[in-house]
Amino acid sequence: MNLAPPAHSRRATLKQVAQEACASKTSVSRYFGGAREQLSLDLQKRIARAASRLNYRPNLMARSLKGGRTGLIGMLVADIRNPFSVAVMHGIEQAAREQGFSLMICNTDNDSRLEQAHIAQLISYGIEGLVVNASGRVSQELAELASTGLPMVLLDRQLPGVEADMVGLDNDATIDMAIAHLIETGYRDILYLSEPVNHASSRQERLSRLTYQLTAQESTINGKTFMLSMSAGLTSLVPVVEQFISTASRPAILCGNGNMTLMAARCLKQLKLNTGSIGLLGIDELEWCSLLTPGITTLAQPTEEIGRRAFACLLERNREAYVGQSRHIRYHPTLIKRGSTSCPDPHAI
Amino acid sequence: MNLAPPAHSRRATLKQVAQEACASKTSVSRYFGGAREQLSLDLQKRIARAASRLNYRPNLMARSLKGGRTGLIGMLVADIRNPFSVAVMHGIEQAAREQGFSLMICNTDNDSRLEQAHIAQLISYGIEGLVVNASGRVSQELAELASTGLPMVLLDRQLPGVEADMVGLDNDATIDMAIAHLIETGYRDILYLSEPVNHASSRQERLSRLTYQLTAQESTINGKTFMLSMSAGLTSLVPVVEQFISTASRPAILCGNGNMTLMAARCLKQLKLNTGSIGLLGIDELEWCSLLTPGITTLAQPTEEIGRRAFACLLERNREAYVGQSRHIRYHPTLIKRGSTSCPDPHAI
DNA sequence: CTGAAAGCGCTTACAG
DNA sequence: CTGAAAGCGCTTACAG
Repeated sequence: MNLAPPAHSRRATLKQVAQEACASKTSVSRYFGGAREQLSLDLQKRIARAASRLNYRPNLMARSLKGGRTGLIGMLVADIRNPFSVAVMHGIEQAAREQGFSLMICNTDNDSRLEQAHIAQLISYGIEGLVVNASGRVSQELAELASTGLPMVLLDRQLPGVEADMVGLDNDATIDMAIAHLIETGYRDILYLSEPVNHASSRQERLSRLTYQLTAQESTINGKTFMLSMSAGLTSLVPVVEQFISTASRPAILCGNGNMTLMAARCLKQLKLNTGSIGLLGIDELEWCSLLTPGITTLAQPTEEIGRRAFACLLERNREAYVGQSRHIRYHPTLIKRGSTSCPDPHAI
Repeated sequence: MNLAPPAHSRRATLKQVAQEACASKTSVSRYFGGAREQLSLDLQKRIARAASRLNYRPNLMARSLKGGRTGLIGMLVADIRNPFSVAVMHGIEQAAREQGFSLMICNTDNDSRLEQAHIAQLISYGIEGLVVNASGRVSQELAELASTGLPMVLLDRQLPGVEADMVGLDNDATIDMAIAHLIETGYRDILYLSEPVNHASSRQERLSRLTYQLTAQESTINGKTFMLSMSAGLTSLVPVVEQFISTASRPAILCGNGNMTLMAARCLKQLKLNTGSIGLLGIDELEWCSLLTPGITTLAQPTEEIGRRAFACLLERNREAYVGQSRHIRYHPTLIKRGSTSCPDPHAI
């Protein structure tokens, strides 16, 4: 297993550059470490030449060992194939790059054992901050990690008792916007689809607010909720929707996230129901929402912005040894109106 | 800028564990370095206790500095928001994890300057291999890198004169399958949509094969090709399709990749054309292809498998100091038949 | 402006 | 079975 270092690792070292340039290691270190100005022009020139002759690149691993800073940010993603996560990741990556940080992305595939393993790994590499888009239940490990002072920010869900910032959607406002839009466009019976709440605070918040609104506006609207796990699939959803439609007069389906929108769209297609007559409104914008006939109305999250903000939080904690309260930063979604909420079933009016 | 190491970096060190366990650094190193068996049971127990008391995790940065191996694999992704790339990435990540490697993912956003920067960064971290899903033109930098012996594998495109493996689709077979399916289902006029070929060998290969087939089968089919850049957008595509439809008797659009399928679907929708009467066949399977009415027929790539194979190539080169010819590994796609290729325009028959 | 020396957290001959 | 010592490629007081 232990092989000789492969050919490609024969990278030039600082020491070699120093020799080649007839300079000290200290000077070469200064040249590449951002203290170039305090070197004489002649020295600078010699080092520059030697370095380019040897094609020298500082070894960041070694640098971080002594300097303490690794320039590495870790990110735990519950499902790397989820477009929402990827969009947020893109925002984080851009912000990180602008500040000279690199992202180590770890996909946990919603498996908490994998999550554990990845956390251990990230710590071992000396990450300076961690963005967590956790799978359902957040591990104990994560709570302990936060308590060591590692800058940490949670995406889309809180973690009670953990010293970490949270960046996500304003779930109350989102549900309110959804309900208001459905009422305004004439729908009166609402079926709310959510993935099982488990320990996901965002799902919990959306569900609570929905329940609250159904009660508060019970003179205007009727509502039901259904928890659908992705593994249960379409077959468990179909009868629920059939039942719902049969008793509702002006029905609309409200989807708690992109996965639910996908399931709902599949369901309506399978049942050959006319989207629009049956309203459909999804939280999260997806590439294909505009492609279906009619388009699907969505509440789009500002994904890039959420990502950038998450990184900014990390940076503040990193720089200022931030010790204040955990912050909760919540964004409002944007309503994108399309055909799926344009006309309640005429038969029913 | 240079701060004291933050609290979270006060991780226990090997030295501390050694002291706590009344053992030598060597023994502790052996314990965590996989030579645990050669330690007496008593020593093992003492070290285990001390380590868990101090919550010790080896510093992988330091380990790699001395040992030469970092356990890091780099991946350059042209567009992290492309579902195809993400699916392949997922395959790579799984394979890498199984072998104890971690993935550093860098998104280049199709920007070759960013690509340069990321390459420099990855090298600095001492990656042991690199998977490249390059933006259009592959930089000189990459060619030099491969020549240093760094294990490298190219995704979906070749790079002439570069010592690297390539894993991707069998483009000839793919085009042949597409054409055969279109003919079989009754279409006779084909519009081939591709992103600009630039330096992307896969696009080049698909286009060449298509041209070849159009000639070889000219007694049966007619064909046209159109290069559409994503930045040009729908407005430049619409007139092309209108023109194509107006002169064709049994028309079908063949899309060179997922982006083109998206554009074509948008175009047909905008023109209110009946998909199916106008055939539509896309290379690359997308989540929403089954959702449209009628579904869109696709040629699906075995994305996970491509990813896993790419990592396997890296590993072989890493282990065996592989010096043979660059290998080109090509997979066949799977045809997923749907409504979009089910009935040529009846008016025309 | 410049450099010799100590040290970051680890591994690995080498010696016992 | 166990450990003292040298060294991986860097940075950083400290001294000149």
